[in-house]
Amino acid sequence: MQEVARQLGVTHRALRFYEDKGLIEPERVGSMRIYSRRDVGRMQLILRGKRLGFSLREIQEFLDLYDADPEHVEQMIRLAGRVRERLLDLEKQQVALEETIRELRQIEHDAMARVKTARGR
DNA sequence: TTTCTGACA
DNA sequence: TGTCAGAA
Repeated sequence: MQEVARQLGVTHRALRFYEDKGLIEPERVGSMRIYSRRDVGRMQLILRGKRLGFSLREIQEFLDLYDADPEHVEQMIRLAGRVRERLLDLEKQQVALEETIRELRQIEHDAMARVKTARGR
């Protein structure tokens, strides 16, 4: 099992966490977990979703649809919607970041100006 | 609150 | 392995 975790670049604890959340459901042999190719595939989708900033909850909805809708039509519609929301969110953050950067630059500028004044230059 | 991690049995 | 406490 540490093999699957290492291969995916996550800890076994994270795999357990995703299982608890219902994102993956590895087969059990006794108390041991068997991760199928399907589980590994789902994990890769989960990791990708995480990289793109989606919550596990959103990722779970997406995975559920993947199972429920063989044509993936509804899934793609929902996905496109989520992606749009995510983009809007990131764009807002971008604006906020730019504002923060401008403010910090101004503070730096003012601070240096005072130093020069204090030194009598 | 969400997403984990560490530790203990 | 399961579970609880806690970090970020």
